[in-house]
Amino acid sequence: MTHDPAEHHNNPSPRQTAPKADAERGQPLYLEGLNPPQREAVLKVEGPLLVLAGAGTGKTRVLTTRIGHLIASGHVRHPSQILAVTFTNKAAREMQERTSRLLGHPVEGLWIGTFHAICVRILRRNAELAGLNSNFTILDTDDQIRLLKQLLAAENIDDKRWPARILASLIDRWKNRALSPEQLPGDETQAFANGLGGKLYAAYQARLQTLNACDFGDLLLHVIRLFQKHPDILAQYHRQFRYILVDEYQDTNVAQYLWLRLLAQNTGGAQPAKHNICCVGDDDQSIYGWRGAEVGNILRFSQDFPGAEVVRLEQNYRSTGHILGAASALIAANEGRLGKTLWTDAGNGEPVRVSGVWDAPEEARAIGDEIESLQTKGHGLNDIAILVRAGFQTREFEERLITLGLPYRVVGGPRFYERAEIRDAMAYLRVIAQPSDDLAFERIINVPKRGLGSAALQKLHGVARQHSLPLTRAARHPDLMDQLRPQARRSLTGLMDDFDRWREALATENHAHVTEMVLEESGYTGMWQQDKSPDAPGRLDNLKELVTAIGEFENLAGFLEHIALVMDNDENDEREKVSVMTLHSAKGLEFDTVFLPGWEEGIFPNQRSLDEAGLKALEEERRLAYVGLTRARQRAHIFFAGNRQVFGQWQASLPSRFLDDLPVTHVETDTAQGLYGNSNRAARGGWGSGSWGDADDSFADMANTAPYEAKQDVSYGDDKYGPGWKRAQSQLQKTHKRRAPVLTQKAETTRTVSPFAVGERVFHDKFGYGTVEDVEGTKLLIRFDKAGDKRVMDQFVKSADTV
DNA sequence: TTAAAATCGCTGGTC
DNA sequence: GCGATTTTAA
Repeated sequence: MTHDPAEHHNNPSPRQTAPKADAERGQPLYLEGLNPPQREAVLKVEGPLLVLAGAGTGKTRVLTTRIGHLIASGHVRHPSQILAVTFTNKAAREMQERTSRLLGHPVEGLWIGTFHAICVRILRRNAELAGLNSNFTILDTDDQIRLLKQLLAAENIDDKRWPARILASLIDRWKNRALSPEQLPGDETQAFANGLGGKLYAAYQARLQTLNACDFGDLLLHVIRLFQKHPDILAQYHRQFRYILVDEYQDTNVAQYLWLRLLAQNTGGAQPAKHNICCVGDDDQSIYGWRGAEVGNILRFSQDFPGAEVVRLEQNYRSTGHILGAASALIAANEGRLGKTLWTDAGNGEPVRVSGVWDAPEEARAIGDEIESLQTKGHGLNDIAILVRAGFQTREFEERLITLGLPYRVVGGPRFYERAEIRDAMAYLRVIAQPSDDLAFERIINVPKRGLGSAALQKLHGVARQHSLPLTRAARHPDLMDQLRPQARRSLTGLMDDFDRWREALATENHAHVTEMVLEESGYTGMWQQDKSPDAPGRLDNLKELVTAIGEFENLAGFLEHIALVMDNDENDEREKVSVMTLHSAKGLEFDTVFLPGWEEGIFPNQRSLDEAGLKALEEERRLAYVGLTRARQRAHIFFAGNRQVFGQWQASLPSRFLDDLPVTHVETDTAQGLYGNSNRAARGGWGSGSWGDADDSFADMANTAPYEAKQDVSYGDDKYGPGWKRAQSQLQKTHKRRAPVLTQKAETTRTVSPFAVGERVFHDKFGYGTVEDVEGTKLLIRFDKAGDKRVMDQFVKSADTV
């Protein structure tokens, strides 16, 4: 997916070449085609180095070339002396692959991975020192929340008023700051449930310990404590890691920063102290503050690592001049930047386009149409992306793309292992691998239904607590047997016997085969076979896929770890598709054409962020806008809608303040749709004001009898300053107040009864044949033969016998 | 204990 | 406007 921009522009030759010295120039081939700062970033291997890499300046190329250089030039005796840390598995994979490609052979032994994956590796080796068994379980957010719910219940705290996931995010934030329960500042322990926050955090940690489990935050914290308490172990890693590389340094949180400092700051001893740490990042692309990232880390780098050098990569190989111009002006409105000036020698290209539309559906229609027209002009769908601020916005585009028959992918949708059936199957395996995994056991004790409901579970918990036993042990306890009804008793001992048998089978048989056996004998697959719901077959397919995936691992434990830390949706479908995703998940990617819908106050900048963190959040939102714009190679097209449904309610919206920051010289209003008519932003002193005045024509179809006469009551054109948003916005507000009823009228005059009847056979371009299950006005619930149940507007289906 | 009905609350997201 | 969760009825 991600392409190295430099690959397209300044180094067309294949790079499979082995790194032998170019005799004539006396330098390794892999340095060819690097610009001077890039080269410096690769060659400066000793001492701390910060590489400030602007968007599209060849950051990944520098990182991989640097690793290749360390290996090829003999700076390290073995790749395992290099530690390369990333934030995502994808980035780690990409770096591994590209380093191998650069060197011409697979690189083995390199320590490359996410912070968490590397921590697990260190922690498994030294688990006892952290009070864990080396086969500890890694809990995901789901497990975490269920555990916290139990703790809240135990403390008699109303989880309506104090929801478990709020506590979870609180604990998460503490862990991001590397704070253990006893280190919490006094006032922060008060943060939850009238002062019980700190106590609950401590209880949670204690519970994790007894469960032999870690959450994601713990992985880092345990390793930090380990290093702090056992200098000998830290020294061992100091000896091993001669060179440390960090990707996306601007995204590190306090815990990750401490972790890196411990590893990078070899404080002496027999070995000479060296801080060979190279951090690559871009303060302008710091968009994870809400997740605990500290931009301060990158801003402070030179103080933290004395003698640090800073290299700036500023030549952009990705975007056109207009796109860079607009993006640079936008980000310049932020304060507290390290400062970079991106430039390109690739020419100006097309200006960034900005279009105002009436409402969200029209926005989707406009983008859909434009994609179709790009497609007819021969543009590949893979090179087109729609980047939204928030996940829920993807829906309107999905619907539109489906009706247009344009294939698309939603990046960052629900993941394979987040599906219920996968988590259920995993729970079985977890109990087999680790009988004390109470959370897993609880999940499947009555799945499929075996008559062990809440009553039985409560008794089980009682006995377990009384005797301090894991649930699976308590399940055999005579005390419990006395309490349960015969039926439940039989059912529970049967299940326990099953687990014993499966555990034995695992010792002798292939683990993939055992998995199949477990799913079959537990009645789990049977449960889905019985299930009449249309997604049941899909779930069975997923289970099959799970078994296949397990087969690819050496053992069950290896698989369980993989799924917790690494597994993501692998797209094996090769077809060309439009990408739809959030701005956050677009970071690091690039596309020829980028659509940026929803640039409206409240949505972007996001109101919730602003409420939480004020100006700091506004700057982060602006960086997000910057990230969005700089994803585009050739074309960026921004949209804002005047009306949008929020939680099912129509609401008027105002153009985003970020539009103010876009300089006139790099932006063009969308005249193609006639939205702006003869208005010209430069001449009229603010395209926003002009745009709505001329809106009548284009919205004529929506506003049948629009009582809207903007031209009469809006006077402008004498504005000498830049975009006159403030005024435009106040006009818009008036406008919307009067326009709102028009929508209602429209809804009332629209046909409300569908020509289709329940039971009728229909055909849909995308979903194929199906039967109408329900009719609600013009909306149909259709049970498709292949695609399952969908809600579809009747206009998108035809009667089956007319096809 | 289970299934249907009603209510709630949300929608920035990696590991 | 939807899905998850909780409440209610059987």
